[in-house]
Amino acid sequence: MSTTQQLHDLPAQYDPGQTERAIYERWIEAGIFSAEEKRSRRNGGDRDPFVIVMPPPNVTAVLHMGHGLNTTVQDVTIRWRRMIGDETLWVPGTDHAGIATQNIIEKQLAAEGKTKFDLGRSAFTERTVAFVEETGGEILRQLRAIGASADWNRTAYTLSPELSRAVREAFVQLYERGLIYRGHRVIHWCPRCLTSLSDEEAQHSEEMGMLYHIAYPIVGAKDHARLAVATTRPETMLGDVAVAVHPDDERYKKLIGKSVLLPIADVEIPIIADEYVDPAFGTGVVKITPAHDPNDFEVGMRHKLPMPVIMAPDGKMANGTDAGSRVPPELLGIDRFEARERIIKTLENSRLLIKVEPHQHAIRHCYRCDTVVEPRLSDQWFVKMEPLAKPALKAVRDGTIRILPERWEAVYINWLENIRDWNISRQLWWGHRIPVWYCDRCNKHIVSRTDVATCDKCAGPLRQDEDVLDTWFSSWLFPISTLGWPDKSSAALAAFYPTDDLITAPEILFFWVSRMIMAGYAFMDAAPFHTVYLHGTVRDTDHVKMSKSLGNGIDPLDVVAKYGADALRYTVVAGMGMGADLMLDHRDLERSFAPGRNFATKLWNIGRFLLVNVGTTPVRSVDELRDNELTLADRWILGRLNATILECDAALGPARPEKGKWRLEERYSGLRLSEFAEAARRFVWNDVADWYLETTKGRIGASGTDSEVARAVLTHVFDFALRLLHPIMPFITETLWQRLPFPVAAERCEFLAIAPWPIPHPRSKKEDDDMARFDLVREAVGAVRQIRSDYAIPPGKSVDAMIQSPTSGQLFEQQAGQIGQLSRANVNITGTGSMAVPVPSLSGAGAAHSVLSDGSEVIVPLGGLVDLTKECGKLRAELAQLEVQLETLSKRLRNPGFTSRAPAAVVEGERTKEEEWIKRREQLAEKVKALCGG
RNA sequence: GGGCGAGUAGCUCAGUUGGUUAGAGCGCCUGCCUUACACGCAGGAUGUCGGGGGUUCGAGUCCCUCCUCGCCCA
Repeated sequence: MSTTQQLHDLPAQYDPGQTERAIYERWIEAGIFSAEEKRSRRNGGDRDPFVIVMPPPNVTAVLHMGHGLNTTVQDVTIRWRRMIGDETLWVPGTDHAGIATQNIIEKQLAAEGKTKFDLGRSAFTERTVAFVEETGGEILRQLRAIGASADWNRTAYTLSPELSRAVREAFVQLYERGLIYRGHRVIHWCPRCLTSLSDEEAQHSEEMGMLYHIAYPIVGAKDHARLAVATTRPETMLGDVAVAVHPDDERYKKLIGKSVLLPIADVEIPIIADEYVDPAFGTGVVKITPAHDPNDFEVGMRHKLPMPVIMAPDGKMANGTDAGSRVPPELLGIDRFEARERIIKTLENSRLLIKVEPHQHAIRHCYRCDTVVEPRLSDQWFVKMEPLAKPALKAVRDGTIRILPERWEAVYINWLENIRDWNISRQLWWGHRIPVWYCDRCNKHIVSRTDVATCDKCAGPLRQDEDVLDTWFSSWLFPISTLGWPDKSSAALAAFYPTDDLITAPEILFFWVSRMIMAGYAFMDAAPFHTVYLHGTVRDTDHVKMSKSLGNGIDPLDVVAKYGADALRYTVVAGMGMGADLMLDHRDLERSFAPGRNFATKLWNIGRFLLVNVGTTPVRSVDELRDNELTLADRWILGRLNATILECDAALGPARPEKGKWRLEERYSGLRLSEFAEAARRFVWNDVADWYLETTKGRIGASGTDSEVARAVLTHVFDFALRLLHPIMPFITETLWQRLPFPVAAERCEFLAIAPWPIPHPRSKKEDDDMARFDLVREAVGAVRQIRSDYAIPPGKSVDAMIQSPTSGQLFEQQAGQIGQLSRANVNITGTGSMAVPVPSLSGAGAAHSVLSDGSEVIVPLGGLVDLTKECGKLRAELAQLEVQLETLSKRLRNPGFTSRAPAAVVEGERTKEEEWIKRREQLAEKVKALCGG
């Protein structure tokens, strides 16, 4: 095949659409994403297990950039460990998303003019099951499009029979240990979803509201005295059973024990004293509404007050339990916010509204539908958290578990130290039904692993609790339930538990991460993972979190279709510092994903160059190349490769703690994915493409040994670059790697995805020397190029260049050809070593000059082209800058405090630098003198 | 009110136990369609490291204080 044909065969731009799907299918067919228990060291195998449990997306979710980012981070980590040779397992799955899924079905029904009650519980559940079967799990298929190398054979679902069994077992065990109880108290209630919520699901937001000062007339007061009560929620006053003041508050002390007349409801309520009242807030008098405020509930309990419920579950005013007829007829059935307006109006008319002032306060909203949460008195099942939190707290404190970025550890500890019991009852139909049965005959309740029908005490009929469990009560078991728990003899549990990393967003640190840690200790007596990595959030250019409803979202599949999964992944990884948010512009995808797309194209074109020039016939192995066959450039790029491998390893690792606990030195290192990406990119682009590949252009075309050496080295460095980049850009690297010419004798893996991760192979102790020598060569090339640019010499035009070097003459003699090739110059070396004698005709006017860091001079004669004023200006500016810096440096060295107290190595380094700078200053000064007359 | 954190180039961020002339990507400016790549090449500009004070031979880095912003929890 001719060169032009081959180039035609490979277009200048990489077309991901043509290759990605096919490659993914080949990976799947080869089974390289499937983990095997018997290969795990813990099960007698010879590989360290490396396990990640995927944060299960909602079964009804569709892919958004947040998933894209989360999946990419996990996949990079998993693919890296796979290449290292670990037995990697990435467990995928979905959760049933109780509230969210039920909402969808209810919406469907509403569109049909029906409610869930028209269907009844079992028909509703059946319909939901059918819906999930039809549409559910779509997101997992979408994850494949971005390259996720999960073990799909182990795909889990929280409502599957296996995981449901785990949920029931967990409930019963905790109940038996006294850690689950039924509580009667004020909980968060969503009047739209018609269910209770946990503290975490009722999310705070600071909002501007009003503080209403209301007059409660004092009963029996001669002068019609009234007590001013401040509240933000006047609609709840109908449920007031007392007003409270602080016992030490002199203003109100003598009123304690008297009564006030509650307006509108028209009932007499006592004035009580309780330390809960903050005398400084509002008027120092607080209305007590035990059924509609958690703090008031506590006060109510202490003072044994009644607890009238004055609102229906849907947030409309109603006379509920113990309310008598407190809610007047004209307010019955009125929504709470409308009722607030009407009550204020009424109070105003009766001159009982003293004043209204703006007031900022925290309001809780339902995390699923954003409705303002209503505190409500009811019976719910709770998990007693403090005993569970203890080991979870200890684990992070003692370094069994680390959280990255480090700052989240403090947040985690702060939360666990103030842990509150977890309401796990949800008044929904979709989810795991609470495994509790009630006997109405003898009032016994039975908690059971299996369904029961009759009371074991009185043989009466039983009815099961109507409620289901919080979805998080199933997902907190994910690391154990997906591996077979409660079957403790499960091979998967033995081979893969504890897992390694947990990679997710900070939003669910409390919802999910901390609870998984508690579950790990509660049921397996071991932490579920040793590393929690909390990545940032995807935001738009205004820093607003991306979301479909705001219309600022990006569909990852769009990006994949346009630029490829690799472009998406690289952009995400490169743009995201440790824990930092990722800003993308949904209005300009091309610009947003340019870093990834451009780099993919660059890789592709290096591949094109290589395939056309190196060809497909096998190359020599770099291991068998003799040192004297290698050029300086060869040694340099091999050295750069070694350094890059070390940089990548340092950015990524260590993968796990050595003896079960993180040592402080390593605790917060690793998983610097953006640093890893940048190190690999710099090597490929700035070292291989910009320099090394250019040096091979003259060599490969020729025939003979040197051509073979260049072919071998170029192929080798590109091979290893592809390996380093594969975790980030799996598709394009696999595509190119499959086409590389390999050494004849080399053992070939079938896939790059399972090819060994590079390890550094320093060729000699002189490597650092070689690196410095080639850096000087590059500096010389840069000097000529700069002169060319300064004088606008067309790229096609060759120039003459002289290098005059007191110390590196030999190097430049050897590298003259190389320097000339890279700078399009005919390079001559004048005067070397002690023989260095300036050549007058070159050092005078009519030439452009540059002084290198070691004092060598690069001179480009340009005749009439040279602008002497410009040259002198340039040199003088450079000299002036150097003198300023040198003065600072010398001052430091003259300071006895510095020389006596700074470490010797630092002082020595500064001395060396001073010598170099002085040398360079002399060179520059001489130059200025010769050229500009002093 | 309590806790955590951030403020470094126009933007997004690195900056390891204090020690080169503070870096990268994107963007910007100039010149180039140089036979792998214009999604590119070569060259270039850009910072009172939020303000103030302190410790130190030496502070972007440590301490104090103030300002601004963000997150979590009451």
